[in-house]
Amino acid sequence: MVIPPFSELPTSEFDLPKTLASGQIFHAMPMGAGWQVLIDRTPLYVAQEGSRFLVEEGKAQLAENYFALDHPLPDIYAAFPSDAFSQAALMACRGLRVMRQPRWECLGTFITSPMKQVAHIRQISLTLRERYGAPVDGSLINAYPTPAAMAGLEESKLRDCQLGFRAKSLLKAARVVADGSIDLEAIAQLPTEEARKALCAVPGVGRKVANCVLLFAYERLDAVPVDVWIGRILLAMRRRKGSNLDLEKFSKRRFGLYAGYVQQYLFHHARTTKTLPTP
DNA sequence: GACCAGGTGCCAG
DNA sequence: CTGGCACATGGT
Repeated sequence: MVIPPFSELPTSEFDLPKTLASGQIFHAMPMGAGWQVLIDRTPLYVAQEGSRFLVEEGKAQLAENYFALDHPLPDIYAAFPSDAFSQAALMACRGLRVMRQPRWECLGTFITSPMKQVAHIRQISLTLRERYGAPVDGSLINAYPTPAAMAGLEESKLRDCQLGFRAKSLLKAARVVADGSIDLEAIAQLPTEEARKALCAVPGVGRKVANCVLLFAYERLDAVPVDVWIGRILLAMRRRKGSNLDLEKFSKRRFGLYAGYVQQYLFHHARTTKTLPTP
């Protein structure tokens, strides 16, 4: 294992380990004192020592974009709700950033996410890369398999990657993307409501997964995926019953333009501490 | 050996 | 619109 030369990239309000552990991307590999990540077919070595963000030489711009170092965290923090739990999440997760992911990788991995723990989504993702992704020079891991690479597989091959009942969805999704009936780039031009509708037309994608993809791959920072964790949190904050859609609307009213950011902090804090808001 | 995990699709009322 | 159920797998 060869750690490439790196240099410091000035940052403020950035916590690399928390960002990588927060259930956005699932492939980062520990390497030396840092991690290697793969952005499409470009490997990137990153590390953090104290407040020093170390980035592989010549890839500063790539890292800035991938980790969204341009997001205005001070503005986002100013918009955080003032209740105790939200403030505790903010303190605990300060520096966590909502990254900009490649679209198909994000869509594919979240199609494999229903009823799975974060650690297992990672295992599935790594197995798919190992078996069906293209090798990349200088990278510990392969690229995420292209839609075309998956589209030609038998469903049983995907089931063999521990996908369970999600294999059928992922295969169908790969096929509609590969044959062009869904255009992931064109979706980026749509307003959020229409983009969500287009994503929900992909097999295996419901409102929750669509919102994850909108937030993590389409920069819709107000998109709020309501999973079991966020559902419990929002129920406790709202203090009355409601559907996931009700809770999503509630969070957008309460959290505003950066509701997806707030949601990500609440999610990571609740999941890592196993605590919920107290009434 | 229950119980739960970043849900979705389908069907009945 | 809402509620109920099947769907696979691994960790606690």
